[in-house]
Amino acid sequence: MLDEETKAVPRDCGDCPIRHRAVCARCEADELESLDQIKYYRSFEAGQTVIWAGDKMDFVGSVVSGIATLTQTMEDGRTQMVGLLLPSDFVGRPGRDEAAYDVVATSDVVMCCFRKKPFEELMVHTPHIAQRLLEMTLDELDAAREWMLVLGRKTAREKIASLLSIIARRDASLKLTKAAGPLVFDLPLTREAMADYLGLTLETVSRQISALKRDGVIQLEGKRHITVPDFDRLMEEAGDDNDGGMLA
Amino acid sequence: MLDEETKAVPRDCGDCPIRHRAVCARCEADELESLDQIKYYRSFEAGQTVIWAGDKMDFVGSVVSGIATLTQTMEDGRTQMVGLLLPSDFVGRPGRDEAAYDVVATSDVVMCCFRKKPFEELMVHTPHIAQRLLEMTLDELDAAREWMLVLGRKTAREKIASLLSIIARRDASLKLTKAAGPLVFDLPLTREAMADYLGLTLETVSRQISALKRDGVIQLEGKRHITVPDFDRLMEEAGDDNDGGMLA
DNA sequence: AGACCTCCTTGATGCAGATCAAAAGAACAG
DNA sequence: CTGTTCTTTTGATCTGCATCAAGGAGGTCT
Repeated sequence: MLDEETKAVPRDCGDCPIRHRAVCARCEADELESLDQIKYYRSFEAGQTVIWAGDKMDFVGSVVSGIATLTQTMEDGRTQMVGLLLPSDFVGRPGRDEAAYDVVATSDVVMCCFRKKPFEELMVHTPHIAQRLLEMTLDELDAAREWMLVLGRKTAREKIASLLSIIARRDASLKLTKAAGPLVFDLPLTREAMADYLGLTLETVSRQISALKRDGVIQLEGKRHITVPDFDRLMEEAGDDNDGGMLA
Repeated sequence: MLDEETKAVPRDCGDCPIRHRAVCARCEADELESLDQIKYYRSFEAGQTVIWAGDKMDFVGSVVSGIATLTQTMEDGRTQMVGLLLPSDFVGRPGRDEAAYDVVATSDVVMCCFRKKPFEELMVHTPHIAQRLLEMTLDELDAAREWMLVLGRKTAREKIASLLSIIARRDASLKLTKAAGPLVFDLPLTREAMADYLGLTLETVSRQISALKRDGVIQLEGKRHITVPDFDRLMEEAGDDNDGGMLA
C-alpha cells in the first residue's frame, strides 16, 4: 500500500503503449492535451486491491500495463469473475460513483486515471471520447455475452479450452504474432482465479488442465507456461468449432 | 410471416409508450423530428424470429411492446439466452452489419426501427442519442455481469428465484406498483426459455418452481400466473440477501 | 539448512442437476 | 367430440463436478 504512489510511472501520451486502443484512441492532438492535463498514473502491486465493490470511486481510468480482474462476491463467499482487465481496458463508469465490483491487480499494474468529475465534463465536449467509450462498452458487452454461453452451457473441459483460447488469442494480438505455428504464452491467472472465471472449483480446473495436457491439446512447462501446438484443435475442444469470428 | 408488415403500428413519438426510456429518451423536439423521419414500425408474432445470428442486419431499433429474447446457439444445439428484450430495449449495434445473436419474439412484438446507415449518420450530429445509447449499453453490461454470477455460481433454486425476482421487479417498475404487498405477474417465458436463460434443463426448472411453490415462496395459478407474497423472502432464496441495489 | 508460505496436483466419495421416460393438462383444428 | 401438438409435471437413474482430504513443488524468510 505504501509505495503505491512512489511507483507511479508518468509518461507522455505520445509514447503510451495503449494510445491507439484505449478511450483516448480517437482523440486529436488538442483533445489529448485536455486529457493529459487531468490524468495521473497509479501503480499497484500484484495482489493489491484497486477498489472494493461499494466503495466511493472518484476516478475512472485505463489499464496501461499488467492484468486486473473484476469480481463479484456473494455474502457466503462464492465469487464470480465478471471481467478480465488487460492493457487498454477501461475501469469505472461515468455517472456512477460507487464501484460495482471488486477490482484486483493480478500482476503489477499501472493505470492511467482521470478524476471522474473533470472526465465527465470533458466527455460532454469531446465526442471522440464518448464514441470510443461506446465502442469499447459494446465490445465488452459482447464479451460478457460470449462468456454467458461458456458459463451456462459448456462442460468443464470446454470451459478451460475456451479460456485458454481467449488468452492465447489476446496474447497473440498483443505480440502481433502471425497466424500458424504453435502459440506460446504464460497464464496470467492462478488456478483459483481461473476457477472463479469459469464457475468451477480450482480442483476441477487443475484436473482438466492435466487432461488437456495428457491428450496433447496443450503442453505445460512449469505451472503457467503453455504451448498450443494446434490452435484449431483447441478451438474444437472449446466447442467453438471453426470460424473464430471475434477478434481480441 | 405474411402479415408482418400489415400489423405495423405507426404512432406519433409524442405518445410513444417508451418515449422516456428508449434511445430517444434525451432527445429534444427537433432531434425527435429527425428520428421520426427515418423510423418505421415492424410487428412480429409470438414465436417469430426477428433475425438470425450471422444475417445481414440493416436496421437497429427499440422494442416498443412485447418481449423478445437474444440467444446464442452452439453447433450441437446447446443454447444460451444472453439477453431478455423488454419494451424500450435496443436491438442492434451501430457499426456492425451482421446480427451477433438470434433475436426471437416471445410474445407479439412491435419494434420501432431505423435503417442503420441514416441512424449512424444521425448519431454523429446528435450527442443526445449517443449519450443515451452509452448509458443503456452500460446498464446492459451491468445486467450481463449480474447474470454471469447467476450462471456461474448459483444453485438451480437460486437461479429460479433470481429470474423471478428480476421479472417481478421489472414488471412492478412498468406498472408503477408501489412497494409492499404481494406482487402478481405473468411469466413471459416458457419453462424451456427459462432453462435457456438459466443454464438449466426444462425439467429442473419445472421441479424447482414446484419446490418454491411447495415451500410457499410463490403461489401458482395455472402455469404462468405468479404471486409473490413476500418479496424479501424471494430475494433471500435468490441469494441476493437484502439491499436489492439495482433498479430495473 | 529448515520452517513456512502459496500454489498446484491427485485421489476418494457424494450429490445436484442432467438424462431418459412417461403421462397429464391445455390449446387448437377438423 | 377426437386427434394432434405443445407445454408442463413427475419419476427413476446416471454422471460430471463439488467436496473432502492428503501431499508435492517451488519460493521466501530466518
